[in-house]
Amino acid sequence: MRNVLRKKSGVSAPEGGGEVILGPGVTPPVPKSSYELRILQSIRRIIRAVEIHSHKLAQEHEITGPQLGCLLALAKGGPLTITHLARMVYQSPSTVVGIVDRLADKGLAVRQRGSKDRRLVQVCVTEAGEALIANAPSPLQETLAESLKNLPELEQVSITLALEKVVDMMEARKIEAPPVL
Amino acid sequence: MRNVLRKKSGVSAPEGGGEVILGPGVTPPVPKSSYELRILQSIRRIIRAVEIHSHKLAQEHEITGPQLGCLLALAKGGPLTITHLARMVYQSPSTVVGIVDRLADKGLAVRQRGSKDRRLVQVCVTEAGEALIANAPSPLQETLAESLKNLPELEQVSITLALEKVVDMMEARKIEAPPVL
DNA sequence: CTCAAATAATTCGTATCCGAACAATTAGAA
DNA sequence: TTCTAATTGTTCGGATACGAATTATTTGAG
Repeated sequence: MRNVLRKKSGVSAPEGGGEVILGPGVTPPVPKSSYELRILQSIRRIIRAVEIHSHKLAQEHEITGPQLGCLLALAKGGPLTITHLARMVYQSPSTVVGIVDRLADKGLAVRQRGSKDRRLVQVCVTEAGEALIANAPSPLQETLAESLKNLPELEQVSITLALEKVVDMMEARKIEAPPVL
Repeated sequence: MRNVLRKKSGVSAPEGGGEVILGPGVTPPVPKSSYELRILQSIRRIIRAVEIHSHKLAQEHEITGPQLGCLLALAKGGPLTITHLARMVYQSPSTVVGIVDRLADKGLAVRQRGSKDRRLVQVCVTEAGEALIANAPSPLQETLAESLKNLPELEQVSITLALEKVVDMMEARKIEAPPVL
């Protein structure tokens, strides 16, 4: 049930409308640097687009985006350990475990304990997995891939570099300032 | 237990190599446009950075990224319905319901049934919520915000436009080709 | 007026995601 | 050799995140 509403109902609707008129005291937004805001918003929209695409993939191809990503990494990089695979797809090992589970359930990949070091687990693609890859869609929106190709190369470069710059800034460790001298 | 390994062990590694030889019908690797690959990778890394940042937020400020995002949208846009809020933060209504649940559990926001149209639910920020916002961190990496500010404006513009271009390409509807007869 | 269609929020099922904690195994120091 | 430390994979808990189905409510056609 979740007892929607009902408690804390002490706050009654002040006035009737569905339309909300902003009150006076609302802080003037101060759009940060404006660029920051637009970048934040773009990132959120990109994340959403990726997830929606993944859901469509799941419906049409029996595989999700992250699963396809791992499968492709395995196909390209040969048998990989969980940790190594996680590093390839930029995800936490604990996340990859679940993805490999589902890949294995579907018979697209298999696990093999290392014979030398029994802690290691080698994951590799099965024939079914390679068959799926053969006529699988792009892990990214087709529309993005197409639109990108139709752009002048100069702009492709520009976009690529801009994204990588954002990555650098986001992943930058905030360790500095030890001596401060 | 999850019976790790052990079943389906019939598929033994065919040969030692990590290199995978593609079959005949398989499209030659063609590293896509290379740019596409780099963009895909950057996007994945950005998503991961956002998630890691959200976890840190949760530890240090008792609020996650998506929750903070919704709270800020509510503070800026006044009381909003679930659907409207979802549209503001670019998320599905079903997702926003859960986020508002947690926001309400923490006393940072409240729900109010519309008095006119009882289907509507107005969500608004409590005083505690506004207090949190007052000295809350950025929903995005501090390091990104700082690094961005230290960039020449020309580059800020370039990055902003590049990201928005990517969004456009990803969100582009693939509707055309209706008759095809 | 009456009932079907439309709308809003919610629930449900599934899949990501992460860090922390844990078990198994190996390597290295005493 | 023995026991501790490190490494690897896994599990666990919590939070997103989506679409599909459900419920409550309103609107509109007949």
